Amino acid sequence: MKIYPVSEYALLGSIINGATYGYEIQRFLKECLGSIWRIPTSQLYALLKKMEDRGLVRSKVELQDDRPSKRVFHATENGVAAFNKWLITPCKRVRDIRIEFLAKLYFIKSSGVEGSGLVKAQAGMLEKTVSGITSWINQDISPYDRLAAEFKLAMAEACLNWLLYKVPEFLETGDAEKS
Amino acid sequence: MKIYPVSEYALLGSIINGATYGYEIQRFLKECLGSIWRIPTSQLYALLKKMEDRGLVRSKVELQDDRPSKRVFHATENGVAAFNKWLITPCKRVRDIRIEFLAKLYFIKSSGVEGSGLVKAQAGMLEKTVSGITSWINQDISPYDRLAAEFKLAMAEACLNWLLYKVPEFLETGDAEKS
DNA sequence: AGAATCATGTAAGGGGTTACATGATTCG
DNA sequence: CGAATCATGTAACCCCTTACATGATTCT
Repeated sequence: MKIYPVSEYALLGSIINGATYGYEIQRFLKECLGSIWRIPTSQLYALLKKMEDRGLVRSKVELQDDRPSKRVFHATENGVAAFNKWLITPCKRVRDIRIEFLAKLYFIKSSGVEGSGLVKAQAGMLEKTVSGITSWINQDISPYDRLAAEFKLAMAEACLNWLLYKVPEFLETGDAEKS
Repeated sequence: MKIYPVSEYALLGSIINGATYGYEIQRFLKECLGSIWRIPTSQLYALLKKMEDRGLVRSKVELQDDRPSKRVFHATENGVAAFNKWLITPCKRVRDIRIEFLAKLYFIKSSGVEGSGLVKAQAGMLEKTVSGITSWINQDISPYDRLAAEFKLAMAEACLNWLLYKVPEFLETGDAEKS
């Protein structure tokens, strides 16, 4: 299955979670994922259009008496399938944890899906990264390559630590809403 | 002074360090910064052109008897000034450490410039980040915002730790060449 | 009456990736 | 003779950012 940019999954997730049109999706994302990711209005509408071209969502314009008319979206079967697959797939690169993995966690929590599979898979990826870098460091490399490798190692280990200690704690708490 | 993309500083640094034309610059970057950053050929030539438009470098074509002619670059005064300023300026965001800060370190080491100023400044930035996140965490925020903040905190702390323990060690060693 | 909210977009540009294109020389 | 190296690019596309554009309604 094709891989889309993270932003599209975030929009898709918002729509699946009940946001129906541009303005509402944006409000939803700001409230829920605002601390990790912001989408400008211009990009929002451009992405929604692209997602419709890709068959992830469909839309129709809905007239309103008292307010501007709005374009209402719903996810297609393809869209739902792509989203669900994305949701349980770990990120490939350490640097994708910051936004993409955190976004997955949000949607996992809010939809009540079991998250331990994703956490385990993501931990596996990070452990593989750690051991790869470790064996690289043990070779005869330049001081600069070593410094760079030590940086990557430090990041991967810190991620792993957070993943194993903070994430399960989060997944076990009652809800994901603002207190 | 205007801020340019990291890639341009890397090319500028290569030119200042003695690489004179596209192909040579690419080879230099691959050998030296290959472990943190790769530039495709197409982007290389596009960037060199853009840098010439911006007045950071100037070039002329040099004919060769036995080989294809090459376009030889040299940094302008503006270019050198921009590079030197960049070199001692810490990165603004934690995520820029991975490539941009490591690139600065390479050039600092290879040119024999004192690096402790940059390290101190970068540590200051990271400490500010850490204390900002810490005070944010201590407020009444949602579990999700807390999880995200804890992630950022873990990254910033790991960076800081690497910066204070591994980087000075690197700067003190003899050279930056492959062993 | 003016500010915020509701609701939608377009246009231009920046930086990067992928794929394509060319042609000589040197090495095995 | 074919592969690697030397040397230069173009074209198309992707995602994102910044700026601009419009117009009604509701709240203070």
